[in-house]
Amino acid sequence: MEALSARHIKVLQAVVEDYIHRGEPVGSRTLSRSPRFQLSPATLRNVMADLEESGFLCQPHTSAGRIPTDLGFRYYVNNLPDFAAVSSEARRQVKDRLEGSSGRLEEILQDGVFTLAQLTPYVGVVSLPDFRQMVVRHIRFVKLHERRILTVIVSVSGALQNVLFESETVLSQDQLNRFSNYLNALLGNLTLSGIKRMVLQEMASDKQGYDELFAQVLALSRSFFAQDPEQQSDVMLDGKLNLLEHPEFADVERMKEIFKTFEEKGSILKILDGALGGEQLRVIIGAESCCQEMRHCSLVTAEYGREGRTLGRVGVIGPTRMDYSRIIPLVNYIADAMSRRLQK
Amino acid sequence: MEALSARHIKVLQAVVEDYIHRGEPVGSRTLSRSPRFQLSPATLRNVMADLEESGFLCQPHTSAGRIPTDLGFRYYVNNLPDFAAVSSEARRQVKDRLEGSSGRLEEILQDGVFTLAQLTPYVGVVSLPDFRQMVVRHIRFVKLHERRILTVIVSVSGALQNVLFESETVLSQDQLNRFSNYLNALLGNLTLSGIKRMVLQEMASDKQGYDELFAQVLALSRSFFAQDPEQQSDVMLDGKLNLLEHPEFADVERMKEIFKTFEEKGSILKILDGALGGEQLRVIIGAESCCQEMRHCSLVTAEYGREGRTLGRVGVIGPTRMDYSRIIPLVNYIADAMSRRLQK
DNA sequence: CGTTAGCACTCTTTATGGTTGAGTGCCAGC
DNA sequence: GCTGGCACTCAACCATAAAGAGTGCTAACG
Repeated sequence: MEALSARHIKVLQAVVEDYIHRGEPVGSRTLSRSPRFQLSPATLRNVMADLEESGFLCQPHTSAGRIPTDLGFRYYVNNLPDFAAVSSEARRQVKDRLEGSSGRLEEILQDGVFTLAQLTPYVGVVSLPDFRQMVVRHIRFVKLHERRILTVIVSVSGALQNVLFESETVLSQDQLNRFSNYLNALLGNLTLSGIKRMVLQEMASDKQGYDELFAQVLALSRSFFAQDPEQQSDVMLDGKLNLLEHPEFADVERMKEIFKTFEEKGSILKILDGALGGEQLRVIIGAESCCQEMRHCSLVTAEYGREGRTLGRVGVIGPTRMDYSRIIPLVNYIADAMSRRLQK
Repeated sequence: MEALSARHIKVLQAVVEDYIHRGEPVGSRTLSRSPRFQLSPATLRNVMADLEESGFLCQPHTSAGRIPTDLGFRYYVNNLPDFAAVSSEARRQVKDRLEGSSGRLEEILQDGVFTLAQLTPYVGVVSLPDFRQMVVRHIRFVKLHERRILTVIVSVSGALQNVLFESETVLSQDQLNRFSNYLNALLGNLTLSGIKRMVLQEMASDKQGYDELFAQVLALSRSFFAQDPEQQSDVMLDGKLNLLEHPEFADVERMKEIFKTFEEKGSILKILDGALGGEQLRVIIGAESCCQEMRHCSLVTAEYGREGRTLGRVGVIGPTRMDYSRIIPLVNYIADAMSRRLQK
């Protein structure tokens, strides 16, 4: 498998592009008819045979045209000749949607995946930040019933979370208000797990002479953290039905498999945040995800965040035969738009 | 179409049951082999021909067996010979799941549909009560940022709702706490829309000499209601993928159609709560739903509620070829279990 | 008169085989 | 190194045939 010649590369690109747009194995005849080549089918056949030997192309069966392998797509993506500009229509839609949202993190994320599902024939996907790692702006306790307490937590990035727990003693709403105020005054750029650490430390040190209020807040916090907030992180999907339009998922079995994977979310999350702290943009092609069920899918994702902090990744899931040159800029654009929106 | 003889009824039941369990058109031969008939195929053919003429059976094509029409299923369901008892295993699962839940309405509903999706090969469905019609137990305002306020509303049945809105003036959390306390003291068996009505009335009457606090609460409430809580009612589904196991949805087109309908939720909701204040148990078979996309589906639903008040309906969606004799008691059982859980 | 056996008929399903067309690999010649 | 030619392969398509399941109708039986 020596280095590819300029011609090999050109042919590979042509095959990939043709396959992306027509969805059918591409033969030497088709290729030679394209104005970008002045070569006979026979010559192209030789080149394609080379590319097959190197693992960039393969044949579904003898006497069919070639289709790109994961490796072929990978080479194509890594050497993309040119990206399609994000259409003004798309820009408008992103803008409208995001500006209309309330500023709540969850809503912004939802708008992001929604727009992706609208603008592409693929599935929009976004990973929610781990709530425990987000900087808390505000905590409020609300008495529901007896010892049952609702905690409302707001993060600086606008995430909103409700957590229910039981306190050890019955407390009045007035007391809870005082606790809330006290805790909020204490809060300064701490994450939820930071707060937890602090609470545990203070309790361990077991100093006497705390003022009464602090001791009570500590006790309440402990009951709160005892009930560890369940959902650590999560993904949101939109436009699952888009996939049904693609011929590669016409097979019921394959579709069932993918939809099951979507349902579980765990594996999607693993693929998304797999090597977190990764690249701004990431393209995962077919089997590269190391997820058996996703071997026919590609993911294009980009980081979104706030003030330099990465919060998660947003992007699309589609068949490996995906229009990368259009999708990559679009995903970048939306991730960027979301980050800007979060800044506000 | 005269009245059906005992024999006709017996044959109809046999056809329906056989079709439910085997999923294939049932012919006179098959039927005559069943020990419940001592009749020759020819005789049964005559009977079946009658039933077809009356609209209870039909043939997918000449020289195929008969399958029940919607009308056939309807007759069968209305005259169900016997219900299968809810298995002890099922009872256990329902109990475990519901007792483990926190008591929040949403969680109880989710557990209900989840269990249905586990226990049946169909889709669990539940309609959420219209929040504005629920009796409010508790309201709390939380200051998020400047004029941005989060309202936490808890209903007596344990539903929890967050509503964001902007107040006209900047208020401190302390002020909001006072408002919350004031409003909660005022609350007595009022629904959200009841409160709205009251607020509007008071504002209209425009009396002078209100105490200061009351006037402020009124103003705040008005800003709140100006931003009419969006989601009026909703449905939750679980186990959509179950449908993929049924041969009647092997066709990709039909499946797509149904999944699209699920996505929208509106039409499901319409079917569910269509004639609200309806029967405790309701079975809707195929085209009876008057929803084009659901013409191949049946719904079995039952009311759930609290203290005599109906909150919504819970049940399953499946193919018209559904195991009614097992599903009907099960849906009843779960609706009952949910209502009991809500009582607590 | 209800029931049954027989029979011709219909229609789906499955298998079979031939044909077509797209595409390949290889080779010889330019 | 490129190209044209040729034999070969294989999926897709179509027509035809045979099998199988089930029907409707009719005539005969108790």
